[in-house]
Amino acid sequence: MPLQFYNTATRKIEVFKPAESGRVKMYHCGPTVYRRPHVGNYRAFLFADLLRRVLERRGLRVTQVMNLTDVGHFTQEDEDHGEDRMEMEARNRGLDPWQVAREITNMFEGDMKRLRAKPPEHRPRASDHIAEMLEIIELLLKRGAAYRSGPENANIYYEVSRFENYGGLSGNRVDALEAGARIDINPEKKHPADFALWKSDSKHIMKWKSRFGEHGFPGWHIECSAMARKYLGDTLDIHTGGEDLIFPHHECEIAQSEAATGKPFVNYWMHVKFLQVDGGKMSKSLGNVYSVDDVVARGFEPRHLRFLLQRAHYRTPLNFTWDSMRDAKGAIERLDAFVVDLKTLRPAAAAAVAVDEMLQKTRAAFDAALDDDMNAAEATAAVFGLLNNVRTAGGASLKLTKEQIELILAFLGEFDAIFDVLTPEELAPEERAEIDRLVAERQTARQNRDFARSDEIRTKLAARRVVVEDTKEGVRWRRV
RNA sequence: GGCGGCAUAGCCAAGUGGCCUAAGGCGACUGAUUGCAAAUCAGUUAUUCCUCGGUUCAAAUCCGAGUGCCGCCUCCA
Repeated sequence: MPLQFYNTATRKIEVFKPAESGRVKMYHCGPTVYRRPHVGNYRAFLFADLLRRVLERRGLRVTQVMNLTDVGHFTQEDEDHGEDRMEMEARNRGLDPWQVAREITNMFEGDMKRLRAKPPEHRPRASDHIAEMLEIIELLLKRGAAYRSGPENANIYYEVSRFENYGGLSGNRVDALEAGARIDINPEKKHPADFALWKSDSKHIMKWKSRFGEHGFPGWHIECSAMARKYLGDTLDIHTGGEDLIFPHHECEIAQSEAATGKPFVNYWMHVKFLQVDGGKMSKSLGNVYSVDDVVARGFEPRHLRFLLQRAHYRTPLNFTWDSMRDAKGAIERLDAFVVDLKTLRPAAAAAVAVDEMLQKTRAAFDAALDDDMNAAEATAAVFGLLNNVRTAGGASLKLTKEQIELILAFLGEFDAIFDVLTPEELAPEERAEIDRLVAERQTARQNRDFARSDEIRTKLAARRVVVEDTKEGVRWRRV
C-alpha cells in the first residue's frame, strides 16, 4: 500500500507524493510562548514527530520546521478590549514580554525533549523574522492584495475579496461569515473579513520600526507565511496544526503566501483533533489543563504520555483521563517486561516457534497501518499481537533461539524508531545504588527464609515505586 | 445563525456494506506458578456497536430524524 494521508484541503485520503522525489518539506504551527503548553498542545506537536518518523521509515529525507510564536497578537480591533496575550501575561507577572517568551520557550523545549520528539531542522522565532514578514507585506502591497489604512496609513490589511480561493480550505464562505455578525465593525477595513498584516500602536511593547512607522508589529498569520517561505521555499509538501487553526489562521496563510508568490503554498494539509479531558473540553476553570509536570507528578513517565497521545488515531478526538494514563502506562510496562525477558532469556538450541513468519506478518500489518493515514492504533495492535503470539506459542515459558531473539528485538527497534517508548527513564546513580542495596538486603533475608524482613524491604521498595520480581534467572526490579 | 467532526465493553481505542457470532490495550475475576508476591501462562469479561425509523439478500458500517460531546466562525494545538 502506498503512503496515504487525509488532506484537509480536499477532504479526501490521498496518496502522498512529495514535490521533489525522496524529500519532504513540512511546516508545523508551534506554540505561542505566553504560557506553558499543556497535554493538548503536545498531542499536536507529537503528531508532527510521529509524521516525521513515519516519513523517515519510508526512506524520505525530511526537513521539518516548527515555529515559536513569541510576538503577541490581538485581532480584536477595539483597543479597549483587545489585548496582546504575551503582554497581558507579562504585565500580570510583572515581567517584560521578552522574559516570558524566553521562560516559556525553555519549558517547551524541555517538555519536547522529555517527550522524545526529534528536534526539527529549524525552530524559528517569529520575532527574528520581522524583515521576512515585511518583505511579503511589500509584495502583497505591490500586487494589490493588501492596502494601507488607519491613522497615517500605518495599518495594513489583506483584502480577502482579491483572493478568489479564500475559504477553500475551511469551507467557509465570506458571505456566511458576515452572517455570523461576530466580527466587529472596523471602519479601517474595506471588508469585515479582511485581516491585519501589520499594525501600529505606540503602546505596544514588542514593536518594530518600518517604513510604515515607528511602532509597528505583525499580524498573527504573516509569521508562518514568512518563516515557511524562508526555510522551505514557496511550496511546502505538508503543513500541520491543530484543528482550530484551519480557520482563520491557515486560510489566511494560504491567501497571503499564494498572493505573494503566485505559487501553490501547501500540497497536503493535516490537522489534529483536539484532546478532550474527562469527555469534555479542558479549561482553566475546571482545573484540568495539565502540563507534562502534572503528569510526572502523578507518577507517570513522559513516555507514558507520549504513548497515550500517539497511539490513538490523530483525526479522532482522544479522551485524556487519569485512567487512560494508567492504561498507557500498563501497556508500556508489558512491553518493557517483554524486552527484559527477551534480553535475559537463555536461548534454546532449536527453534520451536515460527518466528520468521510472525515477524513478516507483523511487519506487514504495522506498515500497512502506518501507511493508511497513520493508523497508529492498528500499528500498535500489530505489535501487541506479535508479543502475544511469541509469548503463547512457546507455552508457559519462552523457547527461542539466539537468532530469533535478535530478530524480535530488531523489530521492536523498528517499532521504537517510530513510537520511541521502550527506553525507561534513567535513574540517578545514587538512587539506583540505594535500590540495589535494598534488593540485595532482601535477597539475604530470603536466603535465610526471613520472609518477614524480606517483605518489609519489599514494602519499602514499593514506596519508591520499585517492584521486585523473583525469577528463575534471579532477582530483578523495575520502576513503576 | 452558518460550517465541520465524533458517539463501539468498567475504562482507553481500531474497524466504516458480507472474512465482525467486533482488533488491540488497561482493568477485573478464576486457575497454574510463587514462601507470599511480581512477571508469565490458561480461562472468563460487547449475541452487540447512542436512540428511533429506513435502504439492502446482507449494516457497527449507507440514508433520515433525534439526543449527547467536540471544533471553527474571536486568541487557542
